[in-house]
Amino acid sequence: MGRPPCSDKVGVKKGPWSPEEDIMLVAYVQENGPANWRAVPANTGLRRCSKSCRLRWTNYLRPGIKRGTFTDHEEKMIIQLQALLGNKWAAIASYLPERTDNDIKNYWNTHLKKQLKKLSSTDEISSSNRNLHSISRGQWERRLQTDIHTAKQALHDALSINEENCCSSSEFFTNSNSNTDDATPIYASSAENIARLLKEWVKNTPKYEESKCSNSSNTCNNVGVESSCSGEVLAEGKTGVDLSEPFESLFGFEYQSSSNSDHFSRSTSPSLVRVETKPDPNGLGPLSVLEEWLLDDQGKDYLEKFSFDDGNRKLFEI
DNA sequence: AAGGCTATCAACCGCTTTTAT
DNA sequence: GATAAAAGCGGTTGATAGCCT
Repeated sequence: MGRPPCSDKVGVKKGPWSPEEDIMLVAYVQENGPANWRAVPANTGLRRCSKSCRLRWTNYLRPGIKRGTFTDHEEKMIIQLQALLGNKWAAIASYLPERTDNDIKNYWNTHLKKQLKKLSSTDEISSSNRNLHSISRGQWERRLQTDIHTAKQALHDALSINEENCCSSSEFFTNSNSNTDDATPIYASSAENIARLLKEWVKNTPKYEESKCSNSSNTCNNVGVESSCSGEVLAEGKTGVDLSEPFESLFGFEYQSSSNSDHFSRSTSPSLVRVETKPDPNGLGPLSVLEEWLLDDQGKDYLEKFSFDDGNRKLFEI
């Protein structure tokens, strides 16, 4: 057994991904679906290990990813889910379909953990924590029930919001009215993800932008899907490699995926299992999972962290 | 202006779990 | 059932942007 090597270390590129690499990867996934990652470096010419390719797709390029500031609601969800599930980032991410586990983990480590630390240092929280150790079993059980109820309520709220936004599992990638011409993806498509990355990349490399605009007859105000630069210019990389073909096909692919979300999410994307396993807003799946957790070994383990001293009528953490 | 410090986040590492043969 | 490979996952690192002195 043992851990298989990610790839031969010799010649494998590490570090940040370039737009060219992103486009090559997306073009490959378009062609073959997000599976068989081992074949990706060989078939695309990418000098990346398969694992790196999978991660890049999962965390940045796959459709459905939202970037940027976390909303208050998302923040609240993360805090409550973290309290309930611990550092199970993948599980937490399953309740926030637009966010990746990596994103949530980073956000927790850089923002929320500090915020909570601050809060927990206040008198109110501290005294609350102290009291936890001197309450009766009945009080503690009621408090636990309240906490669970609060967490469940938060999940319900979140799912209700999804429902209002017509985001059932079958409509994950499009608005409900997908028959109309203006059916737009709710979440960012791969093309949008790449456009965003390109924007950031170009912004950070002014020479590139300058040279491209001067070489092109187009007026180039910005770079991205909505820019006035041609796709050809847009798709050319820093190294001058012509990537227009994959880029064009990339957009063709996205339109297809948008207009036929079921086909994309169910048939051509085996690795989007995580997307498919997002909570069904119309069902009770997620809460069942939580309930299962509370009843299974993990939940029991959590509860067993505490013991009740009948003699002193005190609850204490083991 | 320069250097140091901090915050952020993309990417990697390595372990565990799942799947395929 | 045993084994190898792939995928999943959480922790950690490193680059860098921004702030402060």
